[in-house]
Amino acid sequence: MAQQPDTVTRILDTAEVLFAERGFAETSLRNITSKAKVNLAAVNYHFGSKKALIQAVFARYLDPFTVRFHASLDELEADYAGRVIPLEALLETMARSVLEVPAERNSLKVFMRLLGLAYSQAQGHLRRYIQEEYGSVFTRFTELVRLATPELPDAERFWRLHFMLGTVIFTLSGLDALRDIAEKDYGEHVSVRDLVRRLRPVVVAAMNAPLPDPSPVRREAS
Amino acid sequence: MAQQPDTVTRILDTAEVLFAERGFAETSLRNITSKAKVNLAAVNYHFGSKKALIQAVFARYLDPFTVRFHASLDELEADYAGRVIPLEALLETMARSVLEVPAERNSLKVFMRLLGLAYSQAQGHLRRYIQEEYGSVFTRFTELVRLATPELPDAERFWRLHFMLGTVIFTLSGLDALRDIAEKDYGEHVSVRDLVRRLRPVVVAAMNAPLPDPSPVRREAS
DNA sequence: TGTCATTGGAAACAATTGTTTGAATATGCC
DNA sequence: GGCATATTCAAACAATTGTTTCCAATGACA
Repeated sequence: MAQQPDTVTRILDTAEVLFAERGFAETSLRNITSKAKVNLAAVNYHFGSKKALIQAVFARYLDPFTVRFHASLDELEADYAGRVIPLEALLETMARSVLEVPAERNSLKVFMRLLGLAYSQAQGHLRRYIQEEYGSVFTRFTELVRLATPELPDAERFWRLHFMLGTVIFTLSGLDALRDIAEKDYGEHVSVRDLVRRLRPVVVAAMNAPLPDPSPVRREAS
Repeated sequence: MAQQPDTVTRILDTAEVLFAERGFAETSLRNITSKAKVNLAAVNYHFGSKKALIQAVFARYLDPFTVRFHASLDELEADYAGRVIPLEALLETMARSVLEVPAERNSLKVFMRLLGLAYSQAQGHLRRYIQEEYGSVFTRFTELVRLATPELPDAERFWRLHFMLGTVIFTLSGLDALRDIAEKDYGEHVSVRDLVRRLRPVVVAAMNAPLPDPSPVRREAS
């Protein structure tokens, strides 16, 4: 019989699933500890508080992600040896990095749900934590995107990147619900890789869309 | 001195703001009633339960929205008199309907935040309620989109519509945070209308993106 | 004016929350 | 073995939650 993982791991494994399913506020420590078969006090003993547990759940995904993503960007920059990295390659690399990390634990869905929650749930401490802890890798990425899309005004690129962030997080974090509808309506089962395949041309087209009409000039300015 | 709106209205006005700011579970009835200056029991008296209050908050936005959106689609169909309505016109109409409704209460932000929460928060009852109560108008809209984009496979259109739903909800519901960043980085203040202007070409380009590569064939199928 | 249904309000309810305590147990090290 | 440290455990804690109860105030209608 396989040995049970230690208490800390059991808590994290259970917590991430419950958090992803129902959100942070809706998941009680008793929920977690009873399902993980550990004592209630174990959470506060090992993590200190519920907040700290939430951050630890994120760290277990984001730490390996940032390491890999940085490494992949290093490779990419080496490959292109100073030349501009095309947008498609950047997006491809990001997608690969996102897909790789949770593959070890077979829980991309959880990963994406957590990202979605980090944005939508109140939990101000979480956004701050993520920004401070993992902001640098995103800064690096957006700078590379800037070089790849020199014709885009800075503000326009900023917004389009966030548009696409919304697309991806929204879709993948609500995947279960959407998959149910899609399966009912079109019969076909949709895998995550399938979805990423469908996302690629959409994201590229969105980033390369023509510029919007200039904002209308105020009346008083003639 | 202007007469205070009645209890029911005060509760709804306060609840929608607090819900939008912090989510449903994180907003207690005491939070709402104290800020609205009504008695705690008033919520259960007038609405029956917290769940019912949440649904009532949504109904106050979605009821007028569906009415207007149906009406706008009626006009549009009349204008085109049986001919196919182009995608741009459909998107334009939808955007206009969304913008019109909360303009009365000057709270598009709240409307969008609520929509975002409806998707991301657990609250299974909410999704079910919205689907049952307001599903028909979306069915009508997607059917018109189908006619406007005959070259798209059904599944592909389904997914792209949800991609764009994600873009819009994610962007507009996280608007405050994003606006802060954008203003800090680019100095310019961004209005909602500005954002809609920027969204238009992106959404159109995304819907018209080339089809993805066909999904790779499984090994055993030669 | 008196009656009755509606609304407002203070208090209490039972349940659940995150956290802490202090003793019991296990573990590692000399 | 024996000590010290680390972990587990049951119990209790104080705070907060949604909901209910019971009574007072209100206002419409006869």
